[in-house]
Amino acid sequence: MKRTHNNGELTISNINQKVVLKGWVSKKRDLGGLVFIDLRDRYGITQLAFNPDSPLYPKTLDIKSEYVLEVLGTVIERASKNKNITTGDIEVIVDELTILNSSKLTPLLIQDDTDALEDTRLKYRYLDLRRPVLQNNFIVRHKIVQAVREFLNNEEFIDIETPILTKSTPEGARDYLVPSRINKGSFYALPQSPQIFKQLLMISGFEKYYQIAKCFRDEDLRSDRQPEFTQIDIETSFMDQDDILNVSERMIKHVMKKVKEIDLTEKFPVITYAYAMDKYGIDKPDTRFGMMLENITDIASKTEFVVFTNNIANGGIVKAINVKGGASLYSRKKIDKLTDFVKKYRAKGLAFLKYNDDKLSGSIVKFLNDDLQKELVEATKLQNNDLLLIVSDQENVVNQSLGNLRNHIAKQQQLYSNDDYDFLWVIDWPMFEYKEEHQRYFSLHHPFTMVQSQDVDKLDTDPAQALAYCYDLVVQGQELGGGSIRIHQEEVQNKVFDILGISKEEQQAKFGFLLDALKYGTPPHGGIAFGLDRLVMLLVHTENIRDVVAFPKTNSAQCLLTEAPSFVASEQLNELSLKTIK
RNA sequence: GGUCCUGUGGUGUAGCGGUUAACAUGCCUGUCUGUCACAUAGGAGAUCGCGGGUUCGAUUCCCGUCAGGACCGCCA
Repeated sequence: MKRTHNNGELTISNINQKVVLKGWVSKKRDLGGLVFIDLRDRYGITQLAFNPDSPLYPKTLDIKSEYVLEVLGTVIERASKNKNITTGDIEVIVDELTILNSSKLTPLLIQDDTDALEDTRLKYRYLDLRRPVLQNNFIVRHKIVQAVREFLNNEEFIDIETPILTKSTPEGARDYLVPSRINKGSFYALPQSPQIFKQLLMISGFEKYYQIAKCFRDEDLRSDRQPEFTQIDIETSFMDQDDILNVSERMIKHVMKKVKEIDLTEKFPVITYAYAMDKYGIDKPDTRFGMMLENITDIASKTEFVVFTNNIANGGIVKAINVKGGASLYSRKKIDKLTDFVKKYRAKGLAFLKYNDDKLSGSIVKFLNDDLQKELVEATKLQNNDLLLIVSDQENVVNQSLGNLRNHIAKQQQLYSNDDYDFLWVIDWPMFEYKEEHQRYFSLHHPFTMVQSQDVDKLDTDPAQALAYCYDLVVQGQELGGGSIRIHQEEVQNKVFDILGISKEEQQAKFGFLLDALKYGTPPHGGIAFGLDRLVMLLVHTENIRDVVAFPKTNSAQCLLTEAPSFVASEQLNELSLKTIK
């Protein structure tokens, strides 16, 4: 029999129709002769009813949870309706019943609010994925991808696949390597992103490229990070930074409209990297709430507090955040917890001041004379019952610890809503950062990023001060995407490699093909990539990437379902000329 | 590489230096004609992750190990 309807669509308008339904037994309720079965498929649940005089009643005794059924029946109006589901006004009186398959007892309950732990869920992921909440996540994921494709296709972008077996690149994340059987001792690398290939496609003249691209990075996992993930990868020729921001912004708005029916009419705000670091301490600020960082180095330098003055003398800074109403909310014990929190980011301590009855109190107040107290209260806009949290250290430590503390406190106090989509652009990133421990420059974005035209000379004089045509899209404190205008001149690319300390030989070995390609009429080009997984997380309101990846890996990069990675037979290793040690 | 949390019937939790190892749910059996977390009566089901130590005695305390999770480093 062919299915006539799904389990989420029958309503009062279908009454008296003969229907064929298929699906899984979500629940059976046997009232003693009168039997109800909730039949579930990906669309919803329809209640099947068996009257006590039905000849099928004995057959229902065999039916258990997760059995697969096919039924032919008649839609009738329910005697007692269920307002909680769309099909709650009707039920199906069954005339014919086929058990298509039975099911063992499932190790986890197929319910939205299953309480099974992560390892059980991952081992039986195919059952976990039967849960309607998870199914919805993947339906949303699908809708997002369709909306993206629809938009980009309309804008004349072309979808082109790039290799998965490709070349290992220096810099960046650790590569996943794949041994070559035919070329013994050689390895492919799985792409960390299609970066170089999409630039080559611009040189080829495709002008507008996109790809929903799998990317691989062999680094440790986090709740928002998997070793393989998906990017919406875009590259264009002849477009400048403003053009790319514009088309990206329209794409995101299209997705929000199509998937969530949200009209984002305002232009996304644009802030500079320098402003983000100064006011939020972080390059991906959450702008749904205030509590911005205030630089109070000047005031701190005038205090008697040696921790401040010593740090400042050593080139450090002092910043503070004002936690509104925090004086009564944060006891000494809770502030100690916050101190532990900032210590993770290498801050040595967290000073605090409370403001009550127009007076400051707290351990460091004795180091501040009346004038300084007044100055501080004004600078940080303290009002009664506010709590001021202060970190003094080297600039990067202050920013990192206070920036994360700001997010931490906002989460604790629920200062934001997940339905508030505060998209913004962060632009004007530096080309490089100097890492003391390695005694050299590193690309902040990647080595193919174009220097801003007014800063070209700084590549020779002061690379650290050179800004890049580089941009990130940020929402709710998450980096959703990022990109740059690329270098299209060989001389500039050479110069950047030089600054990064990549030798001529290495340049030739690793990127010779790109440097060669740049010689053949490379158009000005640039692009952007969005994290698809993060976009889905944003729209289904989850903080865990495993909720939006069908078959995710555990913290230790294993798949509990397939038990990958696994050992292989020695013949397989021999074929690859590989030997494992220990 | 490091820090922290967790590991107890199928599932999720509670608990404690000596217990008949508790609760919920699921499962099984009976009763039940309007349920939708059906109700109700009964029942089965656990060498308390693994190894070692302390102790008269360890599921409980300690060490190690394995597994899961969160985080720091890392992630151009």
